[in-house]
Amino acid sequence: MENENISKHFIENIIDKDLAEGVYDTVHTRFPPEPNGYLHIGHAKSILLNYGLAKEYNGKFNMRFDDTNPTKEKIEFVESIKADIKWLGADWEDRLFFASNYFGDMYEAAVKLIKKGKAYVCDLTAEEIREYRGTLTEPGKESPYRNRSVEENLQLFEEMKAGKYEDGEKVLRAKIDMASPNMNMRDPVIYRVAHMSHHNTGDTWCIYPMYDFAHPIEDAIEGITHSICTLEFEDHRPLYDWVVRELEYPRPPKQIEFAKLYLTNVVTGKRYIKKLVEEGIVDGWDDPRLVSIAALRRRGFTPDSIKMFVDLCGVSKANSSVDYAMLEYCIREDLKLKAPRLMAVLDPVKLVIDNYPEGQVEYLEAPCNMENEELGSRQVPFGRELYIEREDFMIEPPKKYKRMFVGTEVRLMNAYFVTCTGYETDADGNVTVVHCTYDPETKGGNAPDGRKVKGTIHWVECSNAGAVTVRLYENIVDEEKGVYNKEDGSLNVNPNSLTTVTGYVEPALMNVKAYDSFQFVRNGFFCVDYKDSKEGTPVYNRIVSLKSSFKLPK
RNA sequence: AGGGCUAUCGCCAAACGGUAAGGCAACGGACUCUGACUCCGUCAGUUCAAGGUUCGAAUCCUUGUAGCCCUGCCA
Repeated sequence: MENENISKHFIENIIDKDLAEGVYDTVHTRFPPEPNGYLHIGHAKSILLNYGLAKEYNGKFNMRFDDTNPTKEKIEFVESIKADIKWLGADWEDRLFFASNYFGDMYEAAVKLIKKGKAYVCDLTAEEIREYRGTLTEPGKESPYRNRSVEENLQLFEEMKAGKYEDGEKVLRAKIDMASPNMNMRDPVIYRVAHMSHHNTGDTWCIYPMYDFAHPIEDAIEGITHSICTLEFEDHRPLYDWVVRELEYPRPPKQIEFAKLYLTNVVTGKRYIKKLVEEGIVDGWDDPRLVSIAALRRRGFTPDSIKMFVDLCGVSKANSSVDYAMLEYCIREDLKLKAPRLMAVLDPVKLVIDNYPEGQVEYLEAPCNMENEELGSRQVPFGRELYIEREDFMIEPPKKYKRMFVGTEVRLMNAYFVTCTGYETDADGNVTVVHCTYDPETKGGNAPDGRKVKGTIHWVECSNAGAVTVRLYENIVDEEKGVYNKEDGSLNVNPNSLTTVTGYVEPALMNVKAYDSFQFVRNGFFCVDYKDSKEGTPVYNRIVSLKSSFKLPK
């Protein structure tokens, strides 16, 4: 899986330098989600980056839930996040942590700051704090409570912890600089009162630390060396550094920021996904058109393909949007040799071989993947009546058309050469049946006299064909209108983003399990849907279509 | 008295003062029991712009321009 072509990114350069200069003698990373939702492909980048770095440098990777705000978090999300990360293959071994398990340490840390005169209890209301903070262009002014004595602060903070105050009545603030051009340094709130039950600590606490105070402590406690996060935290780094410095941690962790991953033609905004789900436009948060980890898994993407994708995207500090075609390339590349290549007809028209004995069915051996013998072979039934793809026959073929039209010979894949002799149409002129004759000498797909055919088409024998539901997907974003309609707040989705058809498949495609992946010859890669498939009646999701350099004229 | 970050091909992205990697996409051609795959070939006379320093600049300096982030008791 490792691709030597991929050059080092700036984070690796920083780590190399740190190691060379002895700033750290090991590498320890972490993935710290808040359990307030499901993971998507953007998180996959962060997970695989952190895990990959730890592996690369023989270091360690921690899993940590950043659960410092009980108002937003749920235990269900903890389980789904763990499952998604495991599926991706990032192994935290025995290092699964919860920020909430450090609440005691954080409380002690706050007391330490108070004793150093670096933190104070503030009675200002939320609105007042906002007013005192100033604006982007004007400095803030100091809180009237800023110069309380250490003793008073200690007592007040103790009382906050003891539950003496209502939510919002008092907060603990870091004493830094109300005139800083960086808003985060204008005496940020580091502890708030919230009388609320926490999913992990229950009612033990009624005060909870803020992210900016808690996160550096979590990292320091776990011995994290490189704390990797996204760009919007860049302005928080001075505060991160302030916290670890004032708390006097030896070898404090270092925060490094990188740009989030954006993908074209998909919905990435949490707000919009939520709306799509709530309005029933998509089938839940794992709808195969979305890019949550669960949706990608359900659609049939493999962990390897996602790993390849994030590797190919690279890591930088430039905001960018990666072409969805890159993800498609990765799954094609990954499944190319792994998935059996079997025959399925999604838009059928009947082909009758007039010189083939009526009622006869023979079984032909066909390799499952020409390029990978390890996948073995299977027996495919063949008979007088077959289904072929509607686009594989034309009454009036355009130039360079290599498939069936009257008078020409083509190969039925893995079977015989057939010569098209005629066709039938309905009252509207639509082709209903195509007729041909076969050459028994060409069994297996080769002519003893060495003659060649221009084209090869796939087929399914009618009497043994299985009918399956096949879902075809296109980009969910409406290319012309975009996703969001600013006029009335509605959401646009590409009306063709989901098409459901009934496909005829060879018997081997009927007895399959959820998550089995196949290449349907010329139709793309498909995966059995874990949710909607039932015993003996699979539902297939198209993961990705094949590239095509031949377009049928309209 | 605003601050921080970013800018290299249609899309990602290397290059760390020594003469613009690579991948995706696209386009030619060869091959083919999938019009796929594979293979060969093409694809930045110059790095947001303008000046400057230097033997030499995408890299350093100056001045602009554009985009993103920051005024939660969210993370």
